[in-house]
Amino acid sequence: MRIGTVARECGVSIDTIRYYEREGLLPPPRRRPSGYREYGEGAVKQLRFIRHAKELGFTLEDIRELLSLSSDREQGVQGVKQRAETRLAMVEERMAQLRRVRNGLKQLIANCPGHGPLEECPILRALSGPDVEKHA
Amino acid sequence: MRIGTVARECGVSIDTIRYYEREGLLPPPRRRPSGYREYGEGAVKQLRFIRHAKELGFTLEDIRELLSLSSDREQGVQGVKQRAETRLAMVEERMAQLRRVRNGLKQLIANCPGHGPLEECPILRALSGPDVEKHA
DNA sequence: CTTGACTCTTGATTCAGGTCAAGGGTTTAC
DNA sequence: GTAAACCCTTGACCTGAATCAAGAGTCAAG
Repeated sequence: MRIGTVARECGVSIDTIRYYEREGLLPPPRRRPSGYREYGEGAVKQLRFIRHAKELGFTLEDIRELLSLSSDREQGVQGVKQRAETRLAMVEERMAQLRRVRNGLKQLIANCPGHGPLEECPILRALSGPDVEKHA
Repeated sequence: MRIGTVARECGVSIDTIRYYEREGLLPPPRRRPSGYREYGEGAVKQLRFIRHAKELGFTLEDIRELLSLSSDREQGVQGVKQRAETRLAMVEERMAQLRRVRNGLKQLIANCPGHGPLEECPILRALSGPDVEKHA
């Protein structure tokens, strides 16, 4: 398979594939005499791995780690599970943050009449005020 | 007040203040004969406004808009409320995304024994597999 | 008067994760 | 046999929000 086929198959761009290779996320493939990259099924699998992991919020750095763990017969499974747990914790923290932000916005919106003098706009007033105290 | 004082007062760096000025988020302040920037209370307020808005997930671009609305006697209050609503919708969408990601991770983790042969690690298998179907 | 802390400007650099362009060689279909 | 579509490399550029560096001027304390 040439690079374009792999790209279409995996839903990424050709440039992205070459970028991942440079970054060590994909092993350098065999080359044809012309210099063209020649990929097998393994590359497609690995690329899909990367894509899925990215969808789950792993960074490319994380993914490099997952990939090296996935061939580590000693620590592999444990390591992978741990990474997933760490990532889960990060996702949950981010969600909690967003919940706070959402609540803040909701309050502002609820209190705003949507008309009247600017001085009384609770959104502007809240934003201009001194430090907002944090609330869970 | 000189720039360093304002920076400390508002919890941002000096560079950030100058950056905001360049970006049109803070009006250029008066200057001393030496060229030093001289700020009043208004600047502190506005800087706090920016910081709070950033905490609520507004981009600097959004904030530029909010600031111009906040002195628009005609459309101000409505405009501000609308922006807040738009931002709220974006926050909620992002939360929904994260919920999906979280559920995916949770499932993977729940199914992983944490030991045993790599081939059976459900996390690695899931990541390598074909496209994951989306689930709410 | 000097030392250290502060400030000025301009311009470069950082981070992640790519994307794009230029200038060339290769393969495939007709 | 040629045109379209593909691929190669190198290196520059993009976004957003700053941050840093260099080199020079200013201010306050002792």
